[in-house]
Amino acid sequence: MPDDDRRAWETVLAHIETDLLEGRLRPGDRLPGERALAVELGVGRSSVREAIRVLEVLGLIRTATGSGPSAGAIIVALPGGGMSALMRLQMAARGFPVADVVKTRLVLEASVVTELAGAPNRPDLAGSEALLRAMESRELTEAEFLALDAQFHVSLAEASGNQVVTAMMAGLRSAIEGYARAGVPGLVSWPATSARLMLEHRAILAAVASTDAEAARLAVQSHISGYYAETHLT
Amino acid sequence: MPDDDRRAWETVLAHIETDLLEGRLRPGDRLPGERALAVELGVGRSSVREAIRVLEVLGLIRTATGSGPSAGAIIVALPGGGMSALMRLQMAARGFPVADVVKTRLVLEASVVTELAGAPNRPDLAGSEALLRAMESRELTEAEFLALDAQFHVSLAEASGNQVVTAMMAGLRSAIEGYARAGVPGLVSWPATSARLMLEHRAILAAVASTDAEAARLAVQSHISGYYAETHLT
DNA sequence: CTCACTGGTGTGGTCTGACCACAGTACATG
DNA sequence: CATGTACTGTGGTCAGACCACACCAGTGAG
Repeated sequence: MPDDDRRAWETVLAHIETDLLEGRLRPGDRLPGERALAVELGVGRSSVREAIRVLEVLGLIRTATGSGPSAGAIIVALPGGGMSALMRLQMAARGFPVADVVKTRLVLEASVVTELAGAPNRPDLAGSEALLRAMESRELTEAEFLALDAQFHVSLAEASGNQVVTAMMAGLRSAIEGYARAGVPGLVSWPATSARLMLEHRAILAAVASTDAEAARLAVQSHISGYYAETHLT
Repeated sequence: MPDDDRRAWETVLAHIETDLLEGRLRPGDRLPGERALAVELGVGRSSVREAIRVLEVLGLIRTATGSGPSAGAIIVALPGGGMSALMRLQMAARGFPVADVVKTRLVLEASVVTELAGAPNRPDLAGSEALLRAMESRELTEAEFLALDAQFHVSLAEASGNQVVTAMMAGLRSAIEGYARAGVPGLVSWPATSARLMLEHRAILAAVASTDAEAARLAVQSHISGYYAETHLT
């Protein structure tokens, strides 16, 4: 076996990936128990656990204790799961400059709203609507407001149906929240800014609803870069 | 301590993330040893190892055995590291449809070449050039050719300087290679297709070099969607 | 007969202790 | 002064032991 040149947990990961690729494991299935997997692959249980942990953080599986059909490690493959942790930690380690995050948002979100506006079937924007109402109806702290704001942008990506873009936006979300919150002290007036943000959100939705792709694109781009410019973040 | 409601490895991860955010840890630094970290946080060494493993797969650290300054867990924060593993496994678990990957490529790469063409300083495309030469100079298998092809597209993102987009493209790379290779049997003629692909690559670079952003955008989009259409992949 | 309880069983979660291979370093030795 | 060897500390791995948990089957009382 060529397993000896890899680290033990890598052989476990590779084995599971192979099972996934060849259809022996599909979403909804349960992984063998940690002890069984360890015996099967000839490694220690701790090595199996390290691989399991990686899969869990990457959003591929969900683990639960106890017994019965819902216990154990279940393949879920939820798209945004791992991307979120990844972006969050990369930002923490200064791997990703804020300016690049903003630029990437501009590109991704412009494409999202363009597609939404041009969609043949009216996309379901109920989730996005609900978030806007939540932002408008209550007195929120800045952090709460910005959290909903970021979630609104992710919800647009979800509505577009593109799972890759959705995962990327979900990953970007915490990074977005982070810089948005860091920029609040640089604002002239938070009440004024938040009021403007809410109007801009409405404008974006309205443009999408009226299938005006170009207006939607411009609205979302000025929304994003406007706030970024206003916060004077480096 | 509120650590008790989380799993032990999560407290380790959170602790390291906090140190990262507050500047106590920066790229290039070494993490405390696994044993020391375990004692400090009041958890077992195996829990520390699970957190370390996650950080390693996410591309945040690099581990090495032995002793001396280069041993241990060192913070590297290499951008594309984790994204690659993430996309690869998500694709394996059928979390990401091929069509969505293609659409995302269209968006990201169009933005990349547009920015390259419009850059004030002539971007450094030597790496991309070298890849093209490698593709043209030798007799390559289909898999080798497509691997270089995918790498070429990543190199364009690198040249653009946007680290977030670069990481995303690096993550998409293996997914791209995968569907590109899977589509080869559906082609009418591989020699004809590969010849066309090489011409299109040259056209993209030429458009960028002549700072014709619109031409570059169209060239890259037709390049990507053309091949995808030709392979008849679902 | 029905229902509550209670043990059994198998799951992930964690800790401990032990050993290995490795690489740098300090020290003894020529 | 040069060389080599033992030491030390690192990650990598394994084995075994517990725990908490959740389901499930039996068993008891009503």
